[in-house]
Amino acid sequence: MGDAEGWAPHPSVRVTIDDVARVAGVSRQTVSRAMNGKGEISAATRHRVLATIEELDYRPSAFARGMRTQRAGTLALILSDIANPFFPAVARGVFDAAAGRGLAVVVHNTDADADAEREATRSIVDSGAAGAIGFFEALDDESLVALGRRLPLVVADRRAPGEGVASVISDFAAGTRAAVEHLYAAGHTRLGMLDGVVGVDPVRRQEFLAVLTEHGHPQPADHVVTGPPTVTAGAAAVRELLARHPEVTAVFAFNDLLAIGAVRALREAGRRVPEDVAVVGYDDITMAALLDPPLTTVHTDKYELGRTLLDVLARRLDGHAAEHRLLSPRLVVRGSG
Amino acid sequence: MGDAEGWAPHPSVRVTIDDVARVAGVSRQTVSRAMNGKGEISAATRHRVLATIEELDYRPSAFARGMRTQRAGTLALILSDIANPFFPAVARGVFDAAAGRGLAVVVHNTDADADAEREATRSIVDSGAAGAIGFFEALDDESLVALGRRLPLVVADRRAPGEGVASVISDFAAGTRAAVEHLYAAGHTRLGMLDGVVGVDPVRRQEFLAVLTEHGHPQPADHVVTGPPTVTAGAAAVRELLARHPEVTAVFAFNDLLAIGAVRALREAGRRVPEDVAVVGYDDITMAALLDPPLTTVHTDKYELGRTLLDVLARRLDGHAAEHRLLSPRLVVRGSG
DNA sequence: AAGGTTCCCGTGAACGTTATCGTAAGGCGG
DNA sequence: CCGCCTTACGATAACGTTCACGGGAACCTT
Repeated sequence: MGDAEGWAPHPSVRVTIDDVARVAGVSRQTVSRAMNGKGEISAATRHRVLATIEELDYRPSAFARGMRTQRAGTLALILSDIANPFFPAVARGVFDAAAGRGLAVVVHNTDADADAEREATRSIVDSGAAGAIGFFEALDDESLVALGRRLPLVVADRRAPGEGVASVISDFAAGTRAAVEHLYAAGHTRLGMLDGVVGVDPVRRQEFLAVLTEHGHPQPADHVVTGPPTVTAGAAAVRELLARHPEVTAVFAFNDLLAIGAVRALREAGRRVPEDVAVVGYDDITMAALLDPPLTTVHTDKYELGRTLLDVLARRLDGHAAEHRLLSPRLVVRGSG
Repeated sequence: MGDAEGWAPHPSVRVTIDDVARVAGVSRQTVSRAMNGKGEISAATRHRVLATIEELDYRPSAFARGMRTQRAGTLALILSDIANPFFPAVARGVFDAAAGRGLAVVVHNTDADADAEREATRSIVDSGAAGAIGFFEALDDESLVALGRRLPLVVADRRAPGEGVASVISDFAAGTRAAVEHLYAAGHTRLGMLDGVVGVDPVRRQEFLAVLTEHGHPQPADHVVTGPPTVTAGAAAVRELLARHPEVTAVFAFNDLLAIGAVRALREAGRRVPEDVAVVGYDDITMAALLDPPLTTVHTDKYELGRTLLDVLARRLDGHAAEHRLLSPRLVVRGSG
């Protein structure tokens, strides 16, 4: 029948550091030393203490420890939308690497909203997280530097906002260049782009326009249509693009979701892909290879990104300076363009 | 140049409950009362204290609070693989509902491994989480009941393991029945199934066999091929199935990933889908509708599942008895079968 | 052999909050 | 006007860990 009187934890007795000390015949400070490897302690007593810890199944209180150290064994992962297929793969990499170091990961979903991102940072600081990994898409650099002063911080796919903040970035310029050059090599001269919402990462758009200019095809800004990074937005964006410039024969998209929406909308509009209009996406999410036609896209190793993010954070936790790493994407040519 | 001497937090002074008490001209106990709404306090002083809290931007220490209450403002979400497209949508629902209640969510990725699930439960108990939501696929009922005695627990897509543990389950029997009956209605009589790894949830397989029996087609167990829930495993499984039973004209899969792999392998084997072999999946992950042919599948509202899980957990936290909810899926007929 | 080092280890205090108990002030019936 | 109950608040004591000291024993050093 359950307990209608509310949930009451069982009265289980907690085994504390003092219990271990008593059984091992030492002081609690010595137990602390044995656990944390700090301070001087003889190998003999350390082993003895560790044995009693095992024996009593002693588990230090995260609260009490955090109270002294002001730091928990947990870290934060900030991202805009876990339902966006790009992020789960990254998160998986972070989780796996974190588990290897005994760290728990709390995930904050922000929808790329500035207030949500700010609230997440507050929550993280309050929680005393050991560190944070963030895909910040709306917050200003100043706030990030401030956060970086409170705890080790690594920003992902965003240039380092200032001193002390590490970063791991996929080389969007190189990836974009590879994609657009590929379209030119295939004979296309009228290109359009479906960009993500104008935010802190204008690299793809900038590089797209730069390559166009190099090929002697400077195009007005309205060859770039903007929308949120979703399939439906991609469909709408490509319709908008075709309405403005029916002569376009190739489309480069900010990410695969936009590209997928574009392919669908193009077909509904009676254009064949890739015969009439070529489409190239970005990210190479899992479904890209499974579609018909399979999507030509810029592959980024998302799992590796996740692992790298945690690696950089871990090194920072270990006292190293803030690093900045660049990951290289590669174009994967499939059927769509 | 960064701080090579290791990461040192800024010396920022923390504003404590005593600071608030002093400024407001009350004792810290009164401040505590004003915050938590417990104990007797006059409306006037409560407002005064709350105002000072706001003014000083006081944020109670989660560690100190947890030390007293043995409970943190965080909850755990245990799942097997965040990279499996089924889970991100659920997670999103959990996150959104949790954010509405000011709870942080720490995610544990287990790969459906018993040891990993056990380790996750240990971590959760140690962290003093307020509650937990879990897709447990390997852990025994006894362990779950034990966990449920330490904190409010809701199991997902698994029958309640015992007293005190809440559950939210998608009605797999109904969904499976709808799918298989649909295949019969389309004229198929030789059916095979691609099952997930044999684990704690045999419902889909059982119901599949039950429907077959009702139609007078009891089939030997080797019409069911088992594999992990991935695309590649689906391809391998359907090849195995065809090797055993070339006469099969319809395949029901444990989930969409298996179904997608099956479709690809069938085509590579020269069979048309759905003309030669019909394929029906389960879950209706996002990509199901985008494939060619679009996948016929059993739709479950994953986001709603996430929200419901958190709702049930929250009610448990508020002192209600453990609930058990059943969510109804619905068949979505598309091109694959 | 006396004094200085080094190596271990223990003692007391502090981190910031909530639970328990105590108590003063006010209201009310007698 | 006195005892009693209620209401509102304060004082004290934990919760379990680590940090800053300090001290004793063993080992050198001269």
